[in-house]
Amino acid sequence: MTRGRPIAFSPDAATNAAMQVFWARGYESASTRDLLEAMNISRSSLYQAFGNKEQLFLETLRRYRGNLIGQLNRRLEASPSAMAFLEGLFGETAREAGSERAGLGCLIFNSASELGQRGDLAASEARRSVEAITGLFQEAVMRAQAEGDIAADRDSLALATYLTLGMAGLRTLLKSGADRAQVEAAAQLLLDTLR
Amino acid sequence: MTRGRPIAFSPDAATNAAMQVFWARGYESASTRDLLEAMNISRSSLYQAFGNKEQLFLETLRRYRGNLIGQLNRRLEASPSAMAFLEGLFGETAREAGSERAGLGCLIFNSASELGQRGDLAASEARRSVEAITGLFQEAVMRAQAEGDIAADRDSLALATYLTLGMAGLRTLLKSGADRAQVEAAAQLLLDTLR
DNA sequence: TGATTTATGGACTGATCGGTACTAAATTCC
DNA sequence: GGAATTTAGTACCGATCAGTCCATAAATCA
Repeated sequence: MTRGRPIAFSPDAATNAAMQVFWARGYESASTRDLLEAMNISRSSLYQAFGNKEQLFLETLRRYRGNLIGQLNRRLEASPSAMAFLEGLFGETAREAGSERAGLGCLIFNSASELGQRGDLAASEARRSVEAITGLFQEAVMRAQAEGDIAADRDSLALATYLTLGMAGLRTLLKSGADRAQVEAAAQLLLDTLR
Repeated sequence: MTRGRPIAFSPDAATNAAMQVFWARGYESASTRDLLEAMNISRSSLYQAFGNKEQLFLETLRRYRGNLIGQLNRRLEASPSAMAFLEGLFGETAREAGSERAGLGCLIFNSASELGQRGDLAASEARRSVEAITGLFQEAVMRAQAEGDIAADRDSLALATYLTLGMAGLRTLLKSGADRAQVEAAAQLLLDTLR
């Protein structure tokens, strides 16, 4: 049996709460006070359980990545076609234009933009997360090629990088409050390239 | 004649120095000490000449936008064709991959990403700057249509929004340290859509 | 029950934040 | 040469930053 006073909070729920804070405010602007309040734990518990702010951030970013990639993978598998999956994903994202959700962006692209040029762990974790998105897109592209929706002789990695670029750009447009109709039209143009 | 002690620094040069700081570090992470050191002026001079940190940022962002749009306009005018201008612009940007310059990104897209969802002046100035980029792209698209490189019946604003999305995504890819060959291939795919 | 172990609450730390206040310096006008 | 005016230097302000420390609480084990 484990000895000592038992932990009084769910590390899982606390990590999720921290994720929301980093997502909405960014890494540097998220203060430890913001985090403590959202996680509803004491300062000593945070440092005891997570080490420090950077490690907590790494934990939340890895979880976000795991959640996102897992969810997208399931959705891809459940889709009638990989092309339908991509159309659904980009279409839905574009339709967020003007909503409160649009302002949040994606934690991965937010982090890549904020931390990209730093040489630390957080930066490389952001990089890996972007690569994970490209990896998922490549799977989708290859399946779309197998299904005959994309020509088999096209470079799947180049197309996947193009889709990552597209999603990152889409997220930036949404953050800058772009008009919904224009964003939807631009997303449509993005997907037309695949055909 | 103006009375009193004359200013001992060039507001122009100081603004440029501040721009570099905001560009490299972002708005929130750029401390007034960073700014003072780069601008090589005293604290009182900063507040006397620029008001406060936010106003200084607005000044630098407006200048960056003016410089960028002006330079791109001149380059567009000097280009043999609008399509060649776009190809040159996206090609050159993609070729930055891996360089130190790539980590900096673009002050406008950096600001849109960092400040997008805030409701203040800085956020709306970032928004206007993104719109200015779209405006420039629309001019290029319309000229390319007049020159027969883009079908005249296509929606120039939608294409321009698509190009803004593309440049924003390209900048994010560069920041995340993406492989140069892949970035170049993705940029090529972006431009293929126009034809 | 009492020794041991772990978690919690929160006071505290030194550093840094953006911004202000006040004095000294440098100029023009009379 | 003052008087007036503007800039420059810097000490200082309260607030906040990430992180530490320590007394206390809550559990297990003997």
